[in-house]
Amino acid sequence: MASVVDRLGTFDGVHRRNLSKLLALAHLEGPLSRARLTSETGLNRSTVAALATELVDLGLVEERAPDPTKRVGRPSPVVAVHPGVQVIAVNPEVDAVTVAAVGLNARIVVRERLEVDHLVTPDETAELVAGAIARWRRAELAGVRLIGVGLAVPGQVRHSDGLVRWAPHLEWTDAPVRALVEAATGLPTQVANDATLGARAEHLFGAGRGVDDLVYLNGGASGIGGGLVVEGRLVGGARGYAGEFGQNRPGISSAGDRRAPDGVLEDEVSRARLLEVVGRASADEPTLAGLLAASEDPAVADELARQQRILATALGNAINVLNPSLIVLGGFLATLAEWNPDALDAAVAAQALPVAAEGLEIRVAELGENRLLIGAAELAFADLLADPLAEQLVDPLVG
Amino acid sequence: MASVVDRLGTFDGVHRRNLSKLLALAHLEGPLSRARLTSETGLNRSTVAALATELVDLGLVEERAPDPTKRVGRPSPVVAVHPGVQVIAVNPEVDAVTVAAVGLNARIVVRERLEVDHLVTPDETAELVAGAIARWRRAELAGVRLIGVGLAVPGQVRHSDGLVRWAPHLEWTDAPVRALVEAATGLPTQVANDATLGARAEHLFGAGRGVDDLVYLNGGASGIGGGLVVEGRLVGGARGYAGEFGQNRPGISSAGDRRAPDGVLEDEVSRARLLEVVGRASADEPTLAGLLAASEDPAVADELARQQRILATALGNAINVLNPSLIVLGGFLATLAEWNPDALDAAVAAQALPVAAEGLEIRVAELGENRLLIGAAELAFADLLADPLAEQLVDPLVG
DNA sequence: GGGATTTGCCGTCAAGAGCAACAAATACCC
DNA sequence: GGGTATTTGTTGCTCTTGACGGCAAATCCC
Repeated sequence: MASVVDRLGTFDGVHRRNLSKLLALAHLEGPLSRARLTSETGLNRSTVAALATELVDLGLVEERAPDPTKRVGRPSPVVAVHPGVQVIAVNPEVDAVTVAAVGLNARIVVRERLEVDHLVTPDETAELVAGAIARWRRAELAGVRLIGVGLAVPGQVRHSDGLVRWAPHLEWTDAPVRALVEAATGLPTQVANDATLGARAEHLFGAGRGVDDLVYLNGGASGIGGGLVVEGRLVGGARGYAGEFGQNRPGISSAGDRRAPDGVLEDEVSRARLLEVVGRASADEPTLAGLLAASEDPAVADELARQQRILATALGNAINVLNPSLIVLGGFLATLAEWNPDALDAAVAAQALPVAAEGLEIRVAELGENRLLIGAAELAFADLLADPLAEQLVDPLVG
Repeated sequence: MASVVDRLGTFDGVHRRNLSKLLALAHLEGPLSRARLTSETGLNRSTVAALATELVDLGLVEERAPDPTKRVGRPSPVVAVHPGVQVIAVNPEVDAVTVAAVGLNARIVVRERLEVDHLVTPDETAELVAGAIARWRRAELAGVRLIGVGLAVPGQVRHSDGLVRWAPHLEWTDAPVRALVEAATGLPTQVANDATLGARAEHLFGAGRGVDDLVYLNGGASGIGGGLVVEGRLVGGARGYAGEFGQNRPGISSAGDRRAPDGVLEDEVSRARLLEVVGRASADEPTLAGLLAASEDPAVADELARQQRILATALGNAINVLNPSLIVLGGFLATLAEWNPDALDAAVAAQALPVAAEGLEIRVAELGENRLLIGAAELAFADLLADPLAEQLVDPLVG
């Protein structure tokens, strides 16, 4: 695969990079005028015009009549991504596989939650995805150009080949998910960890928009995962396993704060313990947040404060090492943070090196239940966005 | 011919990038043939020829007669960086300021340790540097082209303006070191944290050569600092404070392992505690290593094992989050690791997520006492290497 | 010494971004 | 409502600079 980077030295590489820049802008910022594209890219008017028409010819963007604006001067046509360019986003969970078609405009076109009454296997997942595509092809996706498939898997995924090394709750071990889905769908497929993709989504479209250095932590029923963005780039690490905050061991200064013998973050800061303290077997996130906020039981406040303290230490460690400008918390960690934001801020400030915490913001994730699908779609779009010309070689036709 | 094209094609700097690539190769790999440059860059023969002669004209590289090789075919001239292109590297410490001139070939040309009998101030540092340059100008540096100054400061340095926010041992607070040194020397100056620059040096020329994802930790007399390289790039974070591992709080599972009330890594894993356990007030690193290795006192082994355990947890946390392929340990952490590498490996493997630790290597830093100077020099060379043409606007005074 | 091989050198080509002049479309002022 | 200013698309041209190909040079091997 000839990546753009390989050819950066050539003019061809420049051209491709410019195409990529334009497409990415239209993708991330939504429809924008050609005039804004020129100022945003720093390229010449005529260059942008040529590039835009090239993208139109490639079927990747559309040019519309200018939006009515109140400004002087000739109105500039609006460039928007082509709505027919889409990917399939997949999120297998213990009780269901969610499949969606997502447009290049990051909008979800179709979304279906396919419930299963047993633990889904990798093969079943591939079949479910292929089945959904086949069904949608006859209606919602008629005439749509599918670029690829992206999967958000709750487990550790090897970046190089999309092998799911271990997904404890799905009970998948060394599952060749990428190959299976590619075989079943005929579409180029990418697989990654769900929390990492959540970080990607929040970075591009959520609470982390425009922030170049951030840490994202998500609290799920099964544990804590996350991702990091450094200099605007999502960090995968050597093999793609980066972001596993849940298995970290943060310092616990007071012995009374320790609950789990091993002191792993996700055993100490856990949704199950919150449910337990309010005496519920299960609850969705808003319900849990409501219960926690309404409770006057001191044990509830104690537990929340304890979890905040430990989370603060884990965050402090990350802040010292990465010096991010933003921390985004999702899932029950958002609930935990919002229960008493000031206390969390103070605890983090106390646990991190003062200069590293300067100007740091802690925010709650913005994207809702579609976060993982958006992230998975982004993964599937990545190649196209990086090099809009490369995709033309592949013929993405599926019955 | 081939005079510098001042009319910089407002083009996307393909040309500049290619010049940069060539110069960086010559800088990092040492002298290499033009033929190797072509294969390494993927550029055309004629293109490389043009670029190389341009770099020669810029006075940045030299072309020599071909090295005698035993291979068939016309021999290719050797391209080597110009020995007269140098920077000044500076490392202020509590009892001395080390100043050196470092060539673009990463060789140290002159090096002087300027002892001081009191805590050196930022102003004094600038004066000492300027004085050294003035002295050297008359001999070692006659005719040398100085590109800039790089400082490795043991403290937290704000990336944007080179302000030393806090250097506890030097007792500097908000010291405008960059401005002071620039004023005193007339040379463009860069400042960064010493451990971060150590990471840079080890990454480019030491134990981390060719590794794209690594974590570097250095144990000094005063604490533990470090740096991280992600996708081949040194991570600074939002403001440049990244890498402060020493202030992290790792989990300490056994209460008996805790020594410091606050549980900060550098209070638990500390050179002072090692010196104490062998009953010495001070010792240089080889001496300390010898004493530790020779001791049969069980208390020594206990302390070493304890520090290894805690270090392993801190490393495990970093591994889970960053999934590096290499960890480089310097200073007394190297001593600690080498005392029993297998035990450390095992402890790290036990503390990190198995997949994240797969294929992980733990190595000892390779560069010796010149590490910080090399790193500081690299910092000073960075702008030139990134864009060899930009530097031409500045006329660095000579003689 | 001849053939093979590799590489430098030079002239030519061409991709593609920049540029400038002109035209078009709007707002604003009178 | 018409003239002017302003912004931006369009078009044809220039120019930089990397690629290409033929030829010469320098080496090794037989």
